[in-house]
Amino acid sequence: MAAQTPEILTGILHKEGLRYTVQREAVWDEIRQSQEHRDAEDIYLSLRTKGIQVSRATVYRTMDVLVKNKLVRKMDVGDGRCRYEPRLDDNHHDHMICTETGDIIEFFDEELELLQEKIARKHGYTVVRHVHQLFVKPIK
Amino acid sequence: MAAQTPEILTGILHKEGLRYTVQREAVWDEIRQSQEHRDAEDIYLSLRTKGIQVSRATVYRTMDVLVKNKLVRKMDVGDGRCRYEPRLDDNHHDHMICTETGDIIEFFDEELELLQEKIARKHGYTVVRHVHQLFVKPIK
DNA sequence: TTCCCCATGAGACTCATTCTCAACTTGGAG
DNA sequence: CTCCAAGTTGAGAATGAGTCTCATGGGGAA
Repeated sequence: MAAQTPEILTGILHKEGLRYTVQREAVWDEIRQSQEHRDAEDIYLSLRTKGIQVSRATVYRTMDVLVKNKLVRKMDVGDGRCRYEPRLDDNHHDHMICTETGDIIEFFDEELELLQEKIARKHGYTVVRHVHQLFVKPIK
Repeated sequence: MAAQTPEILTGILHKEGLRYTVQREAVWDEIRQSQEHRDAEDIYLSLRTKGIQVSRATVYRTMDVLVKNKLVRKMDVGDGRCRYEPRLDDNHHDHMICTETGDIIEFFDEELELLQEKIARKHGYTVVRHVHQLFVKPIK
């Protein structure tokens, strides 16, 4: 899996009819290697700190491409800034946000997934995507 | 239930140490009587159209009070504008958003609620609140 | 190499929401 | 009923994430 990562981006760009550029590569490298859920500004500053020339606009533009091609997941936590996370090992999950520490914990529950689809069906729909966030606090 | 609505607002304001004003009453009346999920600008314009003198700032400020006191629910649909809905008859529910028409359908599922709490517990947490939106499309 | 286009960056712009602060109300005290 | 301290309001400025513009720069097919 790790062996093919370098080509993932070029493959996507080719498929989309887009060009390979150092900026796109840099943005992808940055988000790819992080385990956290980061916002655009964070990624931008991190790249600049490393001395990589890139603009905010390019970070946003590249993220759109990555999100569209499912290399990255975009999530709106409701605090005004969207977060991005890599999804190389494509295991779907939702998030739990600790209201006391801000920690973001990932979770996945098969039963929950099935239940959602069942509910949508009941109303004559099928689920395209969903947003599911549990704002939680630790049991003392 | 309908009989006590006039006093609901004054009770909340008193509890919060806030004053009763025509603007707060007007905003509450406006959101209270609507069945839709409306945004702040919509409520502001609706009041102005009715000839009621109120400012955008006051609409936002009043909404905060109403949300804090559970008279109104605030939801972030992810399109940049938050929607508000009255919750007089306090029946909790989540939302399904049709990706083709933008329609918002409410739903509630007991099993889903229990499942969420069960998942949080498994991680040592308890659910404070949650955001659950199903973006759906009609089954043709 | 050449050359056509796509991509980039700096900064202007958008738009929902928040903030500022002078002027206005409210409601309890007297 | 009147007064007045303190809370409220409104107009518009400010904020901040994200988008757009357009002149300049850089891929890559031939």
